[in-house]
Amino acid sequence: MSAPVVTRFAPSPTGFLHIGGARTALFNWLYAKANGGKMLLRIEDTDRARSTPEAVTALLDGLSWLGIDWEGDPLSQFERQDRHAEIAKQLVAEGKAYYCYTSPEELNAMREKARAENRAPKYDGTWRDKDPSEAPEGVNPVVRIKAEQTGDTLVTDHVQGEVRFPNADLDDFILLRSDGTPTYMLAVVVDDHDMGVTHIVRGDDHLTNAARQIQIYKALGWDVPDMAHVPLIHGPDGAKLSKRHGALGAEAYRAMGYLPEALCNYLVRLGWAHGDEEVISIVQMIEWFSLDAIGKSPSRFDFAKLENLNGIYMRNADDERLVSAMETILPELETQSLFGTSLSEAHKAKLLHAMPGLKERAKTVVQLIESAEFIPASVPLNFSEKALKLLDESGIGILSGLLLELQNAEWSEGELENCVKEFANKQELKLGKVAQPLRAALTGSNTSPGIYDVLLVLGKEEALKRIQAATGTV
RNA sequence: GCGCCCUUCGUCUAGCGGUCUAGGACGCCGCCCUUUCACGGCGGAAACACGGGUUCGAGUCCCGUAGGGCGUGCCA
Repeated sequence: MSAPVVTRFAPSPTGFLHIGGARTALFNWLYAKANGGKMLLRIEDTDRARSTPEAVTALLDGLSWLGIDWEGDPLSQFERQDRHAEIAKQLVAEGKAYYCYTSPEELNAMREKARAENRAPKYDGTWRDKDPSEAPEGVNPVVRIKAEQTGDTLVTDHVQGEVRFPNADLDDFILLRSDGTPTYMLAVVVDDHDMGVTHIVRGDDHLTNAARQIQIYKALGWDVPDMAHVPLIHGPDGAKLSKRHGALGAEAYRAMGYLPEALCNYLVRLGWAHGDEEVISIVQMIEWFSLDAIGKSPSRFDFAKLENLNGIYMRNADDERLVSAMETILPELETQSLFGTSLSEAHKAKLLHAMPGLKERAKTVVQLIESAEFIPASVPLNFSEKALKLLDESGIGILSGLLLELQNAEWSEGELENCVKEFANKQELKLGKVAQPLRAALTGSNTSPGIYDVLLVLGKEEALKRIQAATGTV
């Protein structure tokens, strides 16, 4: 029996939950779930200048929206700095770390010189063996680890395999800054250990750090957790993820009309696959997910595929849920919807009625809103170009005739359909010839649910009013 | 510069030495269904980066080359 799995997601609160972070969180969460373990949340806020409480809120909201939960309260790394300092001092006392009085200026000079000579820019170890009595007056030292100088450090990773780093390239990095605060390198190791983390799943931009951190683990005599460094997500052009490509917060995806489960499904398939499976439910993901199946190559973010997947989830989504999804993003829309910023009870009822037809043809919640806008629209309608074409002379002629029939028709589900079809028959017209201008007159566009649904949703009075307006004004 | 990683259709990927004349999905094109738009169905174009090995046999293993990414902070 191995120890229960503990994973953690450890973002730094310097922005929103971007897409790469979301996937990392998802992988951590899935792995924990798959193994009956738990995922912890740690906020890496040791950089006081760049951390903000707003970012913490955004991070938490993003995770919650995606359906990713964590155990207990999020841990603030900043609040544990006493513990970090204590460990650093312990290491110094044990001779595994030392005080270094080299100034940042000297360090810079050192780096520049090394670069100029084509050597790895690293600290030269001046204070490694110097006696503390030689310390200059009035200078606060940093604490550096006494790292291995020969041999290799082996990182054993579930994704990357066994990766060897020559120790000669890893210098005596800083553990504690001159102001007594811990660096990321120290804080991560101490926190992961204290939190009982068994598996570290993070971006592969941390792979080199893993080698350094292993040095700390060794110095402390602690067990190194299992690691999985997952490849990064790139933009569609293969370069870094840019703002317009997906380096956006989770809430931006919500505002773009994506469903969280669709986004999760899309993200999990970036770098990971289970045979040919494409549409994978959360339950299925948990069952199938494994770290060893994650690929090593970076992947590109593709909105087209996300949108397709989202369409699939939309079609299968519950009608009421979609109505509330519409309502939550109404205030976040780039251009104000005709619905306003919230839905009236009357609109909700009509939406619900039209939803089965509506959701069939929308790929995002935003498209859903757009195609449903015929409901709050009022006469005179704003006709799209395509709609205007349908409302040409013959279109209007047809509508005028149809208007009479509809006035006398019984406004119920089957009857409306019969009425339109009979009219088309009598006029010896193809159904489409009648339905298209009708749709244009009622919705102002050429996209919406079935035409009979539109008639019913609008109701007799409103529908007739719109047809009259169209025949009169165009 | 140095270190590490990556490289199958445009994109996400399957492939764990022979079953690969390389499979699926998105996107694209065509046809069908259809009242529009979608959905759905059918079909099509489209890839093993390059060069050497190893092997009876390589997309699959090894080495180089090229291209890309990450790291190289008293940031995380």
